[in-house]
Amino acid sequence: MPIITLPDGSQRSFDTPITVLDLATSIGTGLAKATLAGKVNGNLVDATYSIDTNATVAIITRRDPEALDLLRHDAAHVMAQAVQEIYPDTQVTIGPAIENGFYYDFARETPFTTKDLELIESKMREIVKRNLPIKREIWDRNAAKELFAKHGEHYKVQIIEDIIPESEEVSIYRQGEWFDVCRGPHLPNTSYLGNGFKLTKVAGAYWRGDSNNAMLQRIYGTAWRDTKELKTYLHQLEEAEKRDHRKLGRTLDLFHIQEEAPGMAFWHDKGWQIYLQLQDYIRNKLKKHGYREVHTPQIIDRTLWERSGHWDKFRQEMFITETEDKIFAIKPMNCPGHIQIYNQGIKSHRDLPLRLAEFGSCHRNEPSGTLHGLMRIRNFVQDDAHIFCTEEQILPEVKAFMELLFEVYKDFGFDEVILAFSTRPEKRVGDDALWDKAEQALETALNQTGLNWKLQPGEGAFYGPKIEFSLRDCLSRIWQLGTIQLDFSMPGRLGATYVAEDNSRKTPVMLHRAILGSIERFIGILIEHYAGALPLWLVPVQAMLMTITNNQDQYCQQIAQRLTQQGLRVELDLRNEKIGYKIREHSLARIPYLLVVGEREQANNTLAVRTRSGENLGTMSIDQLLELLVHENTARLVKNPSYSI
RNA sequence: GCCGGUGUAGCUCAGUAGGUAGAGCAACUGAUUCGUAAUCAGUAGGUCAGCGGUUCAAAUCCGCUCAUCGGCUCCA
Repeated sequence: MPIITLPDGSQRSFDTPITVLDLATSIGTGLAKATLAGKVNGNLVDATYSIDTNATVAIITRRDPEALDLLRHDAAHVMAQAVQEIYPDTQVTIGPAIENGFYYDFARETPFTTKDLELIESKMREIVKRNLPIKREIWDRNAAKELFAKHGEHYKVQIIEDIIPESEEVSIYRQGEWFDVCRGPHLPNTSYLGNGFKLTKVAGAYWRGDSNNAMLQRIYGTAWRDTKELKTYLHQLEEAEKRDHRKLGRTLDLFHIQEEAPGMAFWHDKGWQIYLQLQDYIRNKLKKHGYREVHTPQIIDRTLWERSGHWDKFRQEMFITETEDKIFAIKPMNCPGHIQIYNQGIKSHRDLPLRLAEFGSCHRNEPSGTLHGLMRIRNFVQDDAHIFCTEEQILPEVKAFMELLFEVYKDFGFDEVILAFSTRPEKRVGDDALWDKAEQALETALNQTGLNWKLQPGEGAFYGPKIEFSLRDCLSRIWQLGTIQLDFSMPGRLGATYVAEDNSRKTPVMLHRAILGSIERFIGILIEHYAGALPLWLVPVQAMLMTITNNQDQYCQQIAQRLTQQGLRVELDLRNEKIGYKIREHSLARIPYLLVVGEREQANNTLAVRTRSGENLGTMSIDQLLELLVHENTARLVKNPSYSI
């Protein structure tokens, strides 16, 4: 009967169908004990799964990467059981494993509190100790619906009706008295979950992710192989919180946000220095790559927004201002303005591609619940540009853009860029031939990067497909920075045309694109990526000159002048404080170079150089220091982002 | 916008039957002139987010509003 091929290539044959667990036993009792599940021909299955045909099989133990998902999914089930034992009036809905943990959504009138979490968690530990075997049962669809209806689990009935495809069998997993409809697989026994889990937070979540539906109570948890792994993870979280740009923004005196202007940053001089540096950098990049910088009005009459289609769709998210009889919108984006510039005079195909860039300040009235430091803000400036081109120019323009984008990201030391490709939605403008061409162009460009990218079918805008380039913040949340979006709609709506080779009037294609995205968000990501210890060329104060005693004041001032003349941003600390105190303070302020001047240095015309991370570079002449700093500054060197104290 | 948490000095946080606020750091003043991550002493600093209510009395109890944090939805 079944011949089973194991991962090492060895084969075993059996006379009768054999379960994963029995297979493991035949290899060794130790392995049998460690068996969590199996992988049969690449599909994860329960340990009790019976193999009746030839197959490639791997035994999954705690050490396998798949184990974590199993543990986490089980943790969700055990949590649901615990919740229903403590609060019988609660209905269960769904509870998947997620990155680093799991959650379960419950339907219950009273929201859970933090205290409830402790209760639930200890009940979970009790259930783990109960050592309950987890068993899979196959049910008839209608019988399963009746079962859950009888128990008042109306959400589960809906899941069986709407979510589980007709082609799939309905499986129910049982642990003790408790059961749940679930695809599985699961661990053999609740005790296999162990102790490496913790409930972390409660939150609201809409049923089936739709804001028109009821709000459920979601409990999040994290789960690991053992308590040691759990502890490591929790420690990492604590460390990550120290990098939070909102916290560092305050302690490093970069910016603040206050009640009277929610979602809008007050940039302090130090933060603004970073802002300007960044803008200067990208402005020069764009110029070199054939972009022309323009500037359009901050407020524009609503009629233009009506024509562009924004008024219909985004009226609620636009700030408006009125004067006399007119209503103006404070611009939420630059593109309609750029089309106005494009429309001045007659454009020929010879003018294309035309790339218009603008660092325009945009305002969007983002819903209050979505604001998040600099990452999601109501007033921002993008490194925005619009490329007007012919259909034939789409591919070369997209390619050139992607090259430029990765060149820029490399300059900042970002290597883990997340790429997502969103294709045509159901409701769209433009004919399919055009979409074919556009999607093909984006996909070709994507494949040429050699990087992985995620397809998001149907997620494109109604006016065209798009690629998004995202990075993670210190807590692993994903934020979009760059994007390139094709637009088949707006140029037509706003009357943009060009004269083609055959003398006919055609509508150009417009590409919306940004690399940094909003400068605000980009700075937020930078701060978290570098834990505030930004590369030399971006940092507000590049070097701090400090004296041992007041006798070196004059000498120090002379050095500062020389460094400043070379374009370096240098400050003096002549305070009557001990050198240890000064070093601590400026190290905490993440100033890259700490320059100490005492009697010895003054006598020899030198400085003692130390970095913010505590590295002692020894004593050097001012020329040597200048060479070091000027090179690092003008070459925009990026160093290892590790910073610790 | 929705669900839940939080809001006390510049920052981080105490404040326990309701009886008109406290620490550390920072700031300021003075002393100390010192060699690589915190020198000592003193001083000052608060409409307890805002508005309203209960009470002889509210940071504390109740209501509303705002902001903020964590999720969800949304993101041109």
